[in-house]
Amino acid sequence: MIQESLKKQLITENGFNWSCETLKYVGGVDLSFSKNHPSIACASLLVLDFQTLDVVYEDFAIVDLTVPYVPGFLAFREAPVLLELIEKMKKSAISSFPQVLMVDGFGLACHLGVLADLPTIGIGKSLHHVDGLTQTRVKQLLQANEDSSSDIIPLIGDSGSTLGAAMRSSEGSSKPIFISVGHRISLASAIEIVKVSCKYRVPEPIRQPNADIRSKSHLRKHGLS
DNA sequence: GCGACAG
DNA sequence: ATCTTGTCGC
Repeated sequence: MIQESLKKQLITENGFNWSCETLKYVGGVDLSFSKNHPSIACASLLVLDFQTLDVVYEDFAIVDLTVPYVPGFLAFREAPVLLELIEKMKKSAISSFPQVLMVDGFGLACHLGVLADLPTIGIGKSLHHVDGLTQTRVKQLLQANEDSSSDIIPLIGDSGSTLGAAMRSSEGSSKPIFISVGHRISLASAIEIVKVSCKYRVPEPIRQPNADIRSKSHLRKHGLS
């Protein structure tokens, strides 16, 4: 199976020579779907200056997706076009090529990280039910941890492995975000980077593409939308 | 009681 | 993904 083959190549420890202090460019990828035509999407890759959270690079691609969305197999639908955008930027030798990439979805982050050979962090706005993880279980853990110092709890599956962490990025928010172990990065480092890049609930590298594409497609709603 | 499940 | 509902801030 392709997923198992890729899993063997997954590295869950830091494989980079920079630290949070020297991290300069953090990327984000996302797909935004057309309301009218469900198979048409705008894929985006953008890069933020980690210190200022300003967007320093952006690229888009309009695609017609033929692979359907199947829970657990998101990467087969979304990874190809995202990989294209990454390769294109890499080929262009643009100086702001990201040192780490944020990706929507747990498995997609791992999948894309291995294929692009890039450190990736998975960001989830909702929980992917896998390995015995449930919404209620996470809620209970966060509830129990409410008085404690940390707003971050590890997500440990039935298999005993740590798949990521749930983090309440805004005070009092009942909806946490989910940070997954990606590729070539440790969960601890991933959490640090996400914390710093959170202006709102969703970290900027993931939030910005949505806002940007919105305006872009709104601007060109005459042609495609 | 129904439906649960990244995007 | 998108939609809906609820809460809060403008």
